[in-house]
Amino acid sequence: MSEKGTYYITTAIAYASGKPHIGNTYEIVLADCIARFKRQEGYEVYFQTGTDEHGQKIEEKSAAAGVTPKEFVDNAACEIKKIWDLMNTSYDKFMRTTDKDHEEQVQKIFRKLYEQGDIYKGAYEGMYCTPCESFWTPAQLKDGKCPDCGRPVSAAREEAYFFKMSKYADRLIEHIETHPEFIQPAARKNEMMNNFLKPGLQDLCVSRTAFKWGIPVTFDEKHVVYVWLDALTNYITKIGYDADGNHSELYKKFWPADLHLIGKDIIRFHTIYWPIFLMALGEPLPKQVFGHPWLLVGDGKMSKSKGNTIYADTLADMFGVDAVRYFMVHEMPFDNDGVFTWDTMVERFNSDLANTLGNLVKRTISMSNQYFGGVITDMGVHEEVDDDLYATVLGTRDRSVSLMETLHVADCLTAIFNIFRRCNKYIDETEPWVLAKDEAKKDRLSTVLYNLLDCIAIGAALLQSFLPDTSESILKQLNTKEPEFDDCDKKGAFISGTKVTENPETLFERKKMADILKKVEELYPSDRN
RNA sequence: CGCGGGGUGGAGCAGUCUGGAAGCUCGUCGGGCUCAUAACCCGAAGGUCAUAGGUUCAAAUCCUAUCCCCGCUACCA
Repeated sequence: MSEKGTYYITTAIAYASGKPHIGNTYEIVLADCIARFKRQEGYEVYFQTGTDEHGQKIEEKSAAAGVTPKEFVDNAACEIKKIWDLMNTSYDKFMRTTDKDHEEQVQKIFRKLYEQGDIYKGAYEGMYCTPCESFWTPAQLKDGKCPDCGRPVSAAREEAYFFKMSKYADRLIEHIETHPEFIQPAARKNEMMNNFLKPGLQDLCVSRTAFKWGIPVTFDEKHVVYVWLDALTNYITKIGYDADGNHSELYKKFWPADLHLIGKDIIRFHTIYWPIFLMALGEPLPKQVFGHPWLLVGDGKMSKSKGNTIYADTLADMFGVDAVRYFMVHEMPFDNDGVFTWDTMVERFNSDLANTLGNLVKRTISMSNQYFGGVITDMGVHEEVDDDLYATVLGTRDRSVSLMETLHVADCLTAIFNIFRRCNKYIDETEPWVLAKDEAKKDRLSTVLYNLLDCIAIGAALLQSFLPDTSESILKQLNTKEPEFDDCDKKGAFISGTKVTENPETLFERKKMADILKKVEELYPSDRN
């Protein structure tokens, strides 16, 4: 175990019904930034993601596609994994709810909870739409009719197993109140308390008979385990939880999870049902659940029918993987939805990546070559302006740690970019091209360039979690190994006397808005963003 | 009276808890510089801090009322 300890982070598992759009992809990228950051800080990280592959919708979709459900989800899982890999996400485990070991544990968990009396057999009652084969709650109905097809519904009941939620509600209320960090953002805590916990929890339906594509209940074969008991348990089954108590070393090491990163739409399931399941199993609760906001497109949620679905691979083709990662993280405030438009994508790309960062690296390396043949030494000719530069740069590491601690990932990225902004300003303040004309100022010039390379090296190191390829490329051009995280608040990341590359590359080539819009018009003919 | 969040220069946001000269990024305009990717740096214009009252020496910040937006309100990954 590392001296910092362990850090177990998960994303929600993606529903294996099709190709994930940028909104879905945002979550894995955000999780990846956090996971990489924690590793860099020195934690031993375990990062799990995966796919949720059961349920009626998949049964229907696969039938419509003329394939078996298994063939269908194999294909979908593959597609999802491909996007996760394209985005350069560093997960340790990609789990699937159709994995044998998971299915077996879910069955054991179901039986255990049944035997100890937390699950009982009852009837699911609701308004049923026969053509849609769907149950609706009274609140979901539109004018008393099916919200999907608008046809009339009728009261119906179906045999089902239920989980006795109320039994653990008081303990959960107590936990939430004594652990203010448990639900993030904090405003969500009130929603859970006021809407669900305080009025009294209803029991949760945990089995279905209306469809077959699920994990069978071992002692009552016409039932399959219904979504949440199947999906949520992935966080423990896949690291080796065993309902009989023979847990794996991995489980003992990493459970309870430090962070479940999920979308704000499924907070309830993660902050109420999941903790209660765990209480029933006698296992500790995850330390934190963060319901992140959504990345929207234009001024509405993405949907196939609107024709505004945007996929990460499309963007990566046009802008590169790191630029897409940058945009996703940067445009998402802590608890407000972010919006994707082609305009802002290009703006961020040009302004932040090409101008502020890419141009800084290139101009600094170019001057190093022009004035010193690429070999830059710290001659120690110090001036006051250097102090202000370093004050900004060296303070960034601690600031980034505290921002990441509270999951303010976008703010952290902004703080790191302030390093590069400050460096650009430093160049104007010191005017290296003026120093270069005066032989007597040569040592000062060398010191100035050293300071710049040093600060860029630190900035690149801190950027590693967010833009891994860019970070690596910068350090390679500086011919410098990545400084230790612990050293990112000190001078000396760039070793004095190192020779930088002779041919600095353009990290991000500026994009012309007109070119991008032309491509967009080809990809989305009728769409305007 | 269901609960909660929010309304700050053209855009997106910070600042509100712990009152004390209205800030950041982008855009616009002007200037500077020339190492660099029409880049970089500086400056300017632009805000009745939703509205109306109140507390205070002092309010974006505290109190009251009103208007508007947005979440959540039970089985949807």
